[in-house]
Amino acid sequence: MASNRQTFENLPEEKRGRVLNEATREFADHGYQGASINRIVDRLGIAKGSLFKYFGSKEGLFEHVFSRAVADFKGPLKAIRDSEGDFFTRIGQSLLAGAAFIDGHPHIYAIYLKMLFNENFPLRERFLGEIRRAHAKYLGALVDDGIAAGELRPDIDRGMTVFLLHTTLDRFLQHHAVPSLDTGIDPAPRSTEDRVRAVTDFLRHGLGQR
Amino acid sequence: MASNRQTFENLPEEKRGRVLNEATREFADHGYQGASINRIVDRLGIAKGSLFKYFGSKEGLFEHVFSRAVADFKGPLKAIRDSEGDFFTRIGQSLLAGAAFIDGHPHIYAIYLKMLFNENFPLRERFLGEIRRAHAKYLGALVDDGIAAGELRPDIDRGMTVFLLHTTLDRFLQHHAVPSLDTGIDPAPRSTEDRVRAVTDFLRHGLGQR
DNA sequence: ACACATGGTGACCACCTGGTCACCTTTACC
DNA sequence: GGTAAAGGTGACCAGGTGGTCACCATGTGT
Repeated sequence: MASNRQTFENLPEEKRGRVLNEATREFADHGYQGASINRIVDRLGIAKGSLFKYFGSKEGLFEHVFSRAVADFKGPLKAIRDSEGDFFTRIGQSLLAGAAFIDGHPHIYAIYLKMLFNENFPLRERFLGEIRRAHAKYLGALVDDGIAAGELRPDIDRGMTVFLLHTTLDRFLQHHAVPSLDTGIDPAPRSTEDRVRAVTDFLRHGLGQR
Repeated sequence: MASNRQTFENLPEEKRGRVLNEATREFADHGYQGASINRIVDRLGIAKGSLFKYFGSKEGLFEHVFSRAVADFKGPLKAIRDSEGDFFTRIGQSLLAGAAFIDGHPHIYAIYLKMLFNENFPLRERFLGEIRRAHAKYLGALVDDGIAAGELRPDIDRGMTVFLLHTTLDRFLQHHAVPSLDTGIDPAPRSTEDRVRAVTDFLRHGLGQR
């Protein structure tokens, strides 16, 4: 059946939201393959035919859910890029903004992580490429500003610095979202703010002027 | 049906190896839910009943495959811990050993990454906990040696340092295994050795004595 | 020659999957 | 009231799933 997405757009906003939330949760909990259309419609209390009228297929549903999520991803970054503060302050703000996004959209971030390491998600390349480019552009701009302002060592390699920053921020967020990544050694679990401070201090030693 | 794992152990080694390889590949390619017993036995050219005689269930098969893999994980680490060289040299060796392990066992590492971010793998807590503890113990010992030898700043926090090291090494290996984590900016892709050098230099600035 | 154990087989089962579509209900307009 | 369009429905489908089990093949000991 051809999808008729207009039908979905015509729905009352409350119902649209419920449908998307329930679908997002299902994909987050079970991945793409494991997600069950039957469970979604059961929880929603609507007929299966309706979902297929809206989105045409399972893949169409996923595409709708995740492309909305990608748009949400990009929002908070822009605000920080335009904000004041030195390089390391803005990195700290980025960490906090990322953590806040995860806390506010845990299901979406869970889907993102599953997609990162699962080759058989549909549209994987398109979505990951989009996110990756946005992230790299964002960090590259921060690094350029930091160098221009003399806050970073002048001898650092821009590409490698972006890679290391990306590494550190991404893993910080993975840790925030999936605590089982804990080392299991640290006896005093820290607050998010404490961890942000430790990470930025570490980067300051590694990258900053002295 | 009760599993009869002895039957599997009695098999000629060549057949045992083929079965485990094919099963590992299937789990790596499709995750736990997506893996298909039918595909495995088709590729092996054996009857489905045989597999169930060996392992009793899909979960039993997975348990056998991955517990063998966990044992392999731990091997290379021990060799480095007992090796000579200063702290940062040993960290560099760890990175290379990890990269070599991934190159030699790409399917196993793929399963590990999927399990990290997928809650509905069976036995997830048990396996991840085991790996995590081994890793933390290993890094903790390296840090202790580094402090004792005066190679690390004396004011660093052991727990946080282990976390940061774990962060950096783990992400380095994720990048090695899944190149789509690339920032997409760096125009000159580096060799593994070059990246190891860049990472250890970075850590030296952040953690080392000056 | 017979018995017994061991490994191997594949048709079969109940269940679930994504997807279809002929039909019903509701709303809106004349 | 009549009509047409849009939204909503759920029994049904073909195909795949993990799992079962009665039966077969082979070898070994007596």
